[in-house]
Amino acid sequence: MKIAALSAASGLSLPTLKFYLREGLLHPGQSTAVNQAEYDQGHLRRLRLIRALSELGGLGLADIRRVLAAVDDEDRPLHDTFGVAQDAMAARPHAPSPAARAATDRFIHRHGLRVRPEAEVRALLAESVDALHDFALCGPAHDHDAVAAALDPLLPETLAAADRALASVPAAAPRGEQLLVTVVGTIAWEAALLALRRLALEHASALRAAPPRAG
Amino acid sequence: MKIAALSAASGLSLPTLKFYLREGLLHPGQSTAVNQAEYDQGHLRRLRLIRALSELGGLGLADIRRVLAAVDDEDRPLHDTFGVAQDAMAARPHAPSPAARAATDRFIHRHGLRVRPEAEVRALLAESVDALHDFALCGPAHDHDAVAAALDPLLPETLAAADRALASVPAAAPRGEQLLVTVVGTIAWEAALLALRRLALEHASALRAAPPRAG
DNA sequence: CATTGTGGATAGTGAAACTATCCGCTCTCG
DNA sequence: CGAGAGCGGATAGTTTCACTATCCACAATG
Repeated sequence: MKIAALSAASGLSLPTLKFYLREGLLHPGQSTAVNQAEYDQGHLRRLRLIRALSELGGLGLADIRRVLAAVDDEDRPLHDTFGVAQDAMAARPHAPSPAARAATDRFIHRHGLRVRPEAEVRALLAESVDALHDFALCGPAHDHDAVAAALDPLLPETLAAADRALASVPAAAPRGEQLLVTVVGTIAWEAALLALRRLALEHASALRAAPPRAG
Repeated sequence: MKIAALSAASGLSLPTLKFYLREGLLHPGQSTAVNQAEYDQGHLRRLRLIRALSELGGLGLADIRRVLAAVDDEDRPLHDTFGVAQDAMAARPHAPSPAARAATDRFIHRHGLRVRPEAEVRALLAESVDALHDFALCGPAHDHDAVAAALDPLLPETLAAADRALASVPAAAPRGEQLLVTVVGTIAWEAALLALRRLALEHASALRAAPPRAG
């Protein structure tokens, strides 16, 4: 497969492919001459991964590069790599309030969750706790801990779902395959759950606005 | 409150406030002279809303403007406004495959969900169905409908949760308040649920990597 | 052997979200 | 009352991001 074929197969413009090659997001093809190279299914898979991270996950190219680097590092243990990928996926200019951050950390500790102290996801959760608190979305006159506590009833089912998700990854599959399933699975399922939730909200809102006539 | 005070209270730089005023995201203050104006708590609330939409929801200023316009249009029915806000929140360069789109539409019809035919959320869901399908994340050899069907068991609880969320909005509250709760609530809860899910994934991954010693 | 395609390099583009200056006026404080 | 800080309004500049366009010398192909 030459670059034009890769472009056609991936749906990405030829200049974009060259750009990704330059940036190191896509590894060079197998050289057949000084100015000719051959691309394969691996390149196509890589491109689908990049697009999924970009479009579905909303990641910038810099963060995508970090995810790819972690995925490519064969010596890295699986869990470790997943952590790096998670951090890259959460990378944003976070600025949760110290109070929200502390409440979040207490929430994690209280439930005995094994989450790295430096994991970005802590800031991610703290940010939303801040918003729920600031807009009094968990009822009025609550502190950050009370807001975090509102998440308590959701945790068991969320933990069970996460465990099921990881259990569905075939343990015998090669490392790259397992990572792809966990990393892309994370963002694809997230996107699906979000969309489902919004669907449900629109439906519920429609019902309230104009209830179906009984009978 | 003069603009410098508004800047201090909101944490946004003075040039940024001027920029928002220019862009019409923030309504002008009450003029007290040709070059003096007074700002109030309403401006502060508006700024918090803008920042929540931007940082938490990841919306661009153009989409934020659409949300604000819908919220500001007092004559618009509540459900209608929520639809506009939802569409703005989902606005991205979507390009789901026709197959995924069709499967999504069938999913919605099959469950009798009242979702506008033109609602952006359909494309949102279709996109994730595409990804789940492309990466065979619902098991191999399935078509788009089978992938969508994997969401079936999640729907009842999601619908119930959406109904609870809307039920928690005080019906007696003024329109602006109700909208704030639904719009900000939508994105803040989304962010919280996502973070919770990632927390659970990291925890589950850690358990698999190094199970706690029994005893 | 002419056309088309290719890898590699360099430079340019357009959108997005601010940021910096300037100006003439006004409020405030000594 | 007068100086200086602060203000609104306007114009222009900056940075980052993710591409996109050109150019080149050379290979592949009909």
